Amino acid sequence: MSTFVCAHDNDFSAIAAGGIMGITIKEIAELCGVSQGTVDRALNHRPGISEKTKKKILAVASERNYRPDPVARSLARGRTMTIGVVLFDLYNRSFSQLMNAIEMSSREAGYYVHLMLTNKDPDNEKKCIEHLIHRKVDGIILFPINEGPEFDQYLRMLNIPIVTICNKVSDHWRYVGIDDRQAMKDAMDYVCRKGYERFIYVCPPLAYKGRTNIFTQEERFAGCLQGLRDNGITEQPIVIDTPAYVEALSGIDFRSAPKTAVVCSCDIYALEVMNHLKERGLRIPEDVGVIGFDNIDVLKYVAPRLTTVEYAVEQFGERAVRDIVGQIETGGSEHIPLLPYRIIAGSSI
Amino acid sequence: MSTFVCAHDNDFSAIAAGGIMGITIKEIAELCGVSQGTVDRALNHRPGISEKTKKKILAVASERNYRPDPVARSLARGRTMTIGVVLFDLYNRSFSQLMNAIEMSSREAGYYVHLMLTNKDPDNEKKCIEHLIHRKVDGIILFPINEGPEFDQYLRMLNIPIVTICNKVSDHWRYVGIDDRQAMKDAMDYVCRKGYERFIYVCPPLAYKGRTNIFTQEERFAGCLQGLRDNGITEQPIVIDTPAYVEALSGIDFRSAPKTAVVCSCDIYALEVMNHLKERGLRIPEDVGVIGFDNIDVLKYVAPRLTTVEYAVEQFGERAVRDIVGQIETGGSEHIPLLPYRIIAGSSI
DNA sequence: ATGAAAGCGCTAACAC
DNA sequence: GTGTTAGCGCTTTCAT
Repeated sequence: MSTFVCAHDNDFSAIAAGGIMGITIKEIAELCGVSQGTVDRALNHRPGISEKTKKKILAVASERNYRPDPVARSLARGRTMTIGVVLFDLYNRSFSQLMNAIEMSSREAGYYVHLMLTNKDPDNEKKCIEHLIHRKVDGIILFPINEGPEFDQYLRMLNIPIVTICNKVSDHWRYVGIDDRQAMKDAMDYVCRKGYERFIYVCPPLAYKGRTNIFTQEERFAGCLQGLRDNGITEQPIVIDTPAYVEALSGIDFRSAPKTAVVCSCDIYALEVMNHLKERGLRIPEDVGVIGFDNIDVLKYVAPRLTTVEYAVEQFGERAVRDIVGQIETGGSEHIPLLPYRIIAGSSI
Repeated sequence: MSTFVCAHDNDFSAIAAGGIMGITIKEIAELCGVSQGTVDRALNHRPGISEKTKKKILAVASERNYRPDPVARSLARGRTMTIGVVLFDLYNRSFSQLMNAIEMSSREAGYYVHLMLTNKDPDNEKKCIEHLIHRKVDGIILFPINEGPEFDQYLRMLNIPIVTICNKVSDHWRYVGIDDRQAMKDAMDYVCRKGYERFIYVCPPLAYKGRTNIFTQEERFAGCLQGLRDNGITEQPIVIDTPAYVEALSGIDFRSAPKTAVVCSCDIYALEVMNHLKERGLRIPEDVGVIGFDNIDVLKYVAPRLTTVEYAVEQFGERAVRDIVGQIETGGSEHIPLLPYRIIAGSSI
């Protein structure tokens, strides 16, 4: 896998110098009076060639700015030096940062990135994956929205390196993420120390389970329940998991009720919730507390500062790329530890 | 360009049905007892084939779920059905939406997307472009950060369809965007109607001109000046175009000064400015007005509601894709009208 | 150590 | 109409 002009190579003067079309192996062979095979041996540092001819070939190649044709190489090798990335969209603030990190890390590793968006459609996710495989990407970084043993089986059948990110399919696949359950539990510990008595949990529809992969959401929810239990709260939280969560919230009284904490499974929800509460003239955190999750970067412009859980989503991208490249190149894959997180104490709860 | 199983085709049951490796033209030829050439004629609806054999071949192909190998096809055709996208990063809120739209539109048009991020490094931009060309993308959607006749010449030399977006290189290239100058002028008209007397303009370093493409920023600035002139303001605005604009702003007095409007060339700046002003205990808009540009989606969580200029960045993506596909497939390219925008009246000014 | 040749899967020019 | 053949540019096997 080492070419004299390898994919990591950053010399692109080829175009500036000799026009767009580069020189081919065949031409080098002619120039050097050797066969294509020999040129290949030199270029790819394969054994069975004398130092002398190798040097000569390398010199000519370098001088004429030879760069292997990726398409031809892909056809011959059956590999493309590309990584497929399947996300559901780029709207979520974290995803764009994630994608940014993936692109950067991939390029550093000599890979290109094919991005495909599923739009949260489970069938579309499969199509995207198959598209990528058909295009012969060498590996796939997948934020799965399908779930279950059936999907797990489906992925195995594909027989291609995969790393899952932000959502787990099964332990069979490497997973990049944080310990969402523990993180949410820690967050609840934090909230409970503040003396809240009533809890509302806002999250995406948990009933999607079975149809859509909501692993991370389940983990967070479980962490919430666990946290409450650990803190001696016996009453179950009010769970609002409808897309119309704002409307649902509007039916709830906060003034003449026990001090309430609205626990949101992600910051976007928390922001919407805060907007709603503010509209109602409720003071945060005096009348009602709010906590989010993700620490998206726009929080710094919002008052009051939202208390939330932070983790480095860029690291997700880096780890995912590192792992997928490992799988591709060495066939192996080390266990990926769950990444760190921490509570960001704002003033919203 | 029309294959019986074309790129627009959404049937991917190939994998589910017959395993990952599909059937090849050669195999179809054998199955049908014809030559590869004939199969090709059938598959690609080329003339010179009888209806009967064509039907038969198509039947077999469909039955065996034939799908042309993109890599092989790319090598033979010299085209890849991919579009390269060069942006500087995905951090700016608008860019991720832009990228989202580009991905969606491309797929609809049967193209894949290769994303490359330049990180605002002009040299890197060239490398990215050359990388993409070397990978034989069929066209490039470019948010240029280089500028000037030299770069223009460079792009011409590449001899590949290009559409510029958000930043203009020269009239030689199709450009997708709004009339930033007029938009900012309109915004100034709006501001001036509110009776402001002193103006501060906050934007990225205008001195980058010459090194970096700041076309859009220049347009906005020009629009600002024009707007002030048109409204009878003779005094020049205070221009703050240092990356340390917040610090620069901190040295300016607002209470005992004529009523001031801080005009920001983009929303992110405006948000930072508002944060700063709030920290100083200044009331917006009573003590000082602020206006932004872009209408990024997070504004709705920020109080007071920022007055800004809105445009549909998704449309940018769609238009860019439509144009680049046009250039690729028909060689032609229609003039792209500047896209619409409008002032969003918030309560920050 | 080097060359020759086949092959990756599809396309396209030319012959019958 | 259909078959044949020669690529596209690189890799790889098998002789020499």
